[in-house]
Amino acid sequence: MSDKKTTKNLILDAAEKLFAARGFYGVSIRQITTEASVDPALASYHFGKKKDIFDAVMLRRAEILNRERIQMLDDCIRRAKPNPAPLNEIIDAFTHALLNRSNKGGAGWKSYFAIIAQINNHAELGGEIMTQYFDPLAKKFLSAIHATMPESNPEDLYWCYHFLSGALTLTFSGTDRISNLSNGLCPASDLDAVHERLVPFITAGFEAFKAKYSN
Amino acid sequence: MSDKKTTKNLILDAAEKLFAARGFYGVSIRQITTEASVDPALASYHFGKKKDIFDAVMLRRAEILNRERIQMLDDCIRRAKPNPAPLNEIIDAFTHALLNRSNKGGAGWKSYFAIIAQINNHAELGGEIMTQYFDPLAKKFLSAIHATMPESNPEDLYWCYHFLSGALTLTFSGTDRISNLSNGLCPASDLDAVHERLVPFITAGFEAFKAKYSN
DNA sequence: GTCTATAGCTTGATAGAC
DNA sequence: GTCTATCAAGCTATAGAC
Repeated sequence: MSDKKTTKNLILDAAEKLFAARGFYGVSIRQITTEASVDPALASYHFGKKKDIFDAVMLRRAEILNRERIQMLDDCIRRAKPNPAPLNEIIDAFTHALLNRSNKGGAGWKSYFAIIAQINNHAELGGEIMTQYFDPLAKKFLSAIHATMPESNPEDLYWCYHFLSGALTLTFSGTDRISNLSNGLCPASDLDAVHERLVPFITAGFEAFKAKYSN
Repeated sequence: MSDKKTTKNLILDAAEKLFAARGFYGVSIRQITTEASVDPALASYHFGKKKDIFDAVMLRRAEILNRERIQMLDDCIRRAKPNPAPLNEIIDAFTHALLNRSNKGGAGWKSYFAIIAQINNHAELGGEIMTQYFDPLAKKFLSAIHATMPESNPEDLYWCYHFLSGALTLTFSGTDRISNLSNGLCPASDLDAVHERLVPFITAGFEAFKAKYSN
């Protein structure tokens, strides 16, 4: 995202980094502008309120991601025609762009996903922002999943999606808990290891509900 | 936790409620003492720094929970002897006390779990606090899981545990995203619905790695 | 677009009377 | 244990010169 080092981008980059580390309320405008080596007044000039900086940080990468993810979903649906897309490919389309960017996209992307992880689990900020940016996409994926598991209870599928969302976002959080817990065997930063395991884990979880409520 | 309405407890109850809603940095000491209808100076007198209030909030329920969860784990291990405990019972022992308290324990417990969800996904607070309070227990559960899936790759099991942790804590977060997404079909507050589905979902996820790396 | 200066407020924390 | 009073520091946000 370091396209051009305009003042706006310098502020957004600094804000992204600091919000990721300490959360929305843990960062002041002055810390952001200091980190960006920019005058404090410029934050208000370019963005307005602090919340507007936060929204701008969220927005600039959301569009890129959503485009990639919808593309992957459409591709796997097209490949499978006239059958429904296989479940594991749908899950992969949902997660691939995220894990890949977090892994190889550079520090800015890593910070971005750490913020996503925080707000997804935050009572106040979570509902509003995630709904705004990611719900349309979530609905597309859920309808693809329903198409490939038509006999399943929709309620089950929503909850499974919820578990997927939680497992995925914790992976982005940037906490080293899994590293400590495994005595270094599983570094939290090893997103290739996650990628390899998340898709089969989640796919198997969904499949446990293939026809559970037919009895 | 409203054992006795001492000043200390009033402060802890208020802090718990506010931290759950807005996070550690989103709440001031004065907001806490106002909510508690108590003089601002008493927070310092009883606890010291703001972080000490937070630690006290975390600590008072952690012990109760961990005792219950270890008890359930030991019970299901004993019942299964001389065989290893079944996987689904281990997962249930891990999650039951949490979901049950969150569901039926009252507003204080609900707030407590919302805080857990936040810090579990928070880069700065997450590693330290979760490690401190919950890692010994996590290790006990992982070793029980390993005993029932001895042929599995330990790395796989750690990552599966990580996915479990994410799915579980998002459930506690108190965001209404799943309610909105499902047009009210799945209220986020319906923890019975979660309980029913989380255990089979996670169990199936783990079982996908029963012998994956034998090929 | 950028900077200085500042208004007006809230913060965490404490000293000292009761 | 509780309260009043207060400090120094930091905060958001803006007005106005350049």
